[in-house]
Amino acid sequence: MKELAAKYSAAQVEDKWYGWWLEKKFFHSEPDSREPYTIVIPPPNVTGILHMGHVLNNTLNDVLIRKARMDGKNACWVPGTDHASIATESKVVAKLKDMGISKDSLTREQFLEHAWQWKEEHGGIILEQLRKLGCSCDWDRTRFTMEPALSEAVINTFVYFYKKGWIYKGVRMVNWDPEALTAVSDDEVIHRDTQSHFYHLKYYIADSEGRPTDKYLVIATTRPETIMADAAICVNPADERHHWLRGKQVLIPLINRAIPVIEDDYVEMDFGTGCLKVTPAHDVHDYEIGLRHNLPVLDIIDEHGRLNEKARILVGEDRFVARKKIVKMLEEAGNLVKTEAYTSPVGYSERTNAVIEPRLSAQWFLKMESLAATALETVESGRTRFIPEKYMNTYRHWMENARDWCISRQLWWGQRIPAWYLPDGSFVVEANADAALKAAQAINPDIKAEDLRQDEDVLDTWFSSWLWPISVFDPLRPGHPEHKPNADLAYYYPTNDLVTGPDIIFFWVARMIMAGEEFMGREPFSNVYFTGIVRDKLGRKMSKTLGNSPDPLKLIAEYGADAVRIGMLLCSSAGNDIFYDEAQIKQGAAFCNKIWNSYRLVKGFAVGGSQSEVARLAVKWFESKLSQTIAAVEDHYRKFRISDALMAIYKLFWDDYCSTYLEAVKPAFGEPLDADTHAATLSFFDSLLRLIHPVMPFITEELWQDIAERREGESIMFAPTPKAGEVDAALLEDFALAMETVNAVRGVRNQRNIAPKECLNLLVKGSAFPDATIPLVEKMAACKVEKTEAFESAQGVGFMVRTYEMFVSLDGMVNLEEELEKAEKELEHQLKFLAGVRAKLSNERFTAHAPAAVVETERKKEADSLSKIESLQAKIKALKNN
RNA sequence: GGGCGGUUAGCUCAGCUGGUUCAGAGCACCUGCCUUACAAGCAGGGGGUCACUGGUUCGAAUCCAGUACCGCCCACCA
Repeated sequence: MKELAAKYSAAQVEDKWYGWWLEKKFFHSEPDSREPYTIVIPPPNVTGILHMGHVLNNTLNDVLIRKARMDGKNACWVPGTDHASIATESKVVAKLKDMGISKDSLTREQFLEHAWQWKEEHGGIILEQLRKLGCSCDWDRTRFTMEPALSEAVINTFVYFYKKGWIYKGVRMVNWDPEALTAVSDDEVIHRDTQSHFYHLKYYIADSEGRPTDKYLVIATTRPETIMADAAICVNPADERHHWLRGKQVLIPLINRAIPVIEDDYVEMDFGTGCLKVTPAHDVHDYEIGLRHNLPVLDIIDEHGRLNEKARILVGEDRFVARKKIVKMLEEAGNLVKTEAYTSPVGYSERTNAVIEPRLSAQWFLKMESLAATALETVESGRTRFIPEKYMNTYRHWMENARDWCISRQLWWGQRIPAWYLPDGSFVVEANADAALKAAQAINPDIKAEDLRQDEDVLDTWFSSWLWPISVFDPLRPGHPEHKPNADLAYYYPTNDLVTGPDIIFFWVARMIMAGEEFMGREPFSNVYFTGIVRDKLGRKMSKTLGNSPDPLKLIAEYGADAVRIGMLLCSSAGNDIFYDEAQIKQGAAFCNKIWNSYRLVKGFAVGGSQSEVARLAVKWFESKLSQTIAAVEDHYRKFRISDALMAIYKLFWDDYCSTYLEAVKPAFGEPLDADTHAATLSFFDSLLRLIHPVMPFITEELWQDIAERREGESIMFAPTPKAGEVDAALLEDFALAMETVNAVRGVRNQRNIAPKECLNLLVKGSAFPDATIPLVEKMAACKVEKTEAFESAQGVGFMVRTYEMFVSLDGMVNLEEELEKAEKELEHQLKFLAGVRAKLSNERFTAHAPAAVVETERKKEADSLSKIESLQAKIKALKNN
């Protein structure tokens, strides 16, 4: 780099270095004697594209991994993608639909061919995008949850749990998504309060022949379209209002099917009419009542959410259309007593937003009780730590109430359930068809391969991603506890940190802990850092429909990846939602430019001459300041306060290094800088670059390569994190006092519009003012300092810096009236302050109870205040005499 | 309905086990500067009854209780 441009342009720099890092395989990790530091990426959906949430998450991951690498650890960040069963399948279905092909018309094999093709075309785009962001993933280790080895791991796991007796198949009421045509787990259902209606319907009592009488009862329902599936009317046995109904049969309106009146505690007497229609096929609670009372189950809604022929009326109508129509029919038939507006929680599918239909079907479940108990202990014992800690409560609550996990999905894209059915309907569970055949033949020797039929369902995506921290290293291990972990797994597991959103704490985090404990006997990661959700600056969630989600790649193209990374981190204090504002990224870009330009200055220094006192002081001061900040930054990192770490570095660079240090050592125009200071200045710059590198990898590599001769293949990526040295607290104190003085003088200058070049005379009263800092004050404030015991003339501006009275002489430029007024105001304030302190000190209970140190500071306050008052009074007197 | 968390400057947030002259930071804002690294900059400045009400204490932004509002999680009274 010969000439440095006045402005930093990120685009070329970033591509250049990323390409070089890749070429040198700097991101690749193999087990060795160093301490490992491991992160597995939260695998994005294979067909996903980068959004701001990914940017935040992966920036944090990259900061952690780069930091660890510079700390001398063997850093390994395993990237990869998730096959995302429902999401991907629905995308493929949509694409086929565009092509005029319906999924129904395809065989499973044909469909999967399309799906794989789609995956080949669109898969992994997001991984390419992560490179633009600067992520230092070990790309050679890229994994996909549905690649053969990982799929095998999933199947083995299923077989393992089945043989352990923890996986069972059962007919249960599940959450059915009529759009995706699959069951979804409880966690994939979002309940939202929804406006609907409460329909009060008359059910006439039947006589002994089953004919309607003129007596009736009234039930209240939100789902009148399901009345044809009613199996009973239920009342609370304690409800005397309904005792007359005991033993009676009532007739379902419109179809006049007779059903019994039963009694069950479940019914709330004071809700609705106290009469509940029981529809076992279409409501979870009703199903349970049905089981208790042995009621028949009549399923009148098909997989698409339409009424089937068992409904007898409105056959083929969608459930919501049917609802409208049947209300009208009921009204006409005189069964509708009244309609009330009613708001109740309704379950929606997280994926398709379709209203979930409780549906009875055969599904596979994994028992959660033992797994959840173990996983709870992992976190409670602190072996896995949650940051922020508040998520422990949520976690505990869920773990203590975990219900069995519905792991089957009625989809094709995913790992197919390894259960094979015999012609008699029984089944065997084995890892593959051959083993299944053997197992089947053990039951019935006549069975041939073609007699076996594999289960049509696939497994929930999370049933594969919960193995991720294990399977990315050694896919053989899950399901085979006897398999000795391979070298990678033994070395990299458990991983160190996991960065993810709190929205998948149950889906993924909890289950990884379960799998980790089950298959490895220990936690999969030490820390889980939960980020917030990225929102726009109005606080709205980013979404496609709102169009408030910027394209990260455009931002990177415009501002540079470093700027985007900084921008995201600046607004992301741990555990809070992130309010994204492009202004933050602009701030990041400004910071890049600041670094760039400071380097132009540093690089441009000519070397020569001897070290000035100011320079010597500044060098010593910055050494301490740097050490102090490094210690603070390390502490922030330990606590995962990444934005605080960044801010500390930001201020160190901008305020301390640029505004203070460089201004202090900067020689007069045309003069050289002495060799010692020059060396120190470069060395500081080098330390600063290393400190910032994890956050801003590109610009730091660019400048680090230029600041000194580097060996072939040497990168800042492996340069050690600067270590904190000694901190000279007294020096920092003195320097701070000096800079406050400078600040005050500059203030005087500013107020009176005195040119920066014009040298002022500064009188400082008090011999204790540190002499060593005087040259600094003189240079930085462009003044001549004189220590004195008393001020003779009042021609100028007086002020206090801490306990020092100071005075800038300004002949003829001062309004004495104003000065007097100011001094009197200050005196008044000081007197009040003193009174407060004295009130405290004269309070015996205070002096008796408060620790000595606290009392001591109060005494100091009193003394300081007294001396200030004395000075002020003298000043006022002088002003008045003038 | 149950649980958890929050309320500090215009905005986003720090403020650890009560006590350094404690009310802070960044951004935004105001004033003055094209000063020979940087106007994506430099120098300076204003701004808050720490949600409200009580309590504990010599002393409360900090601890306790209640109130109001906000957010999140869990939960299908049909």
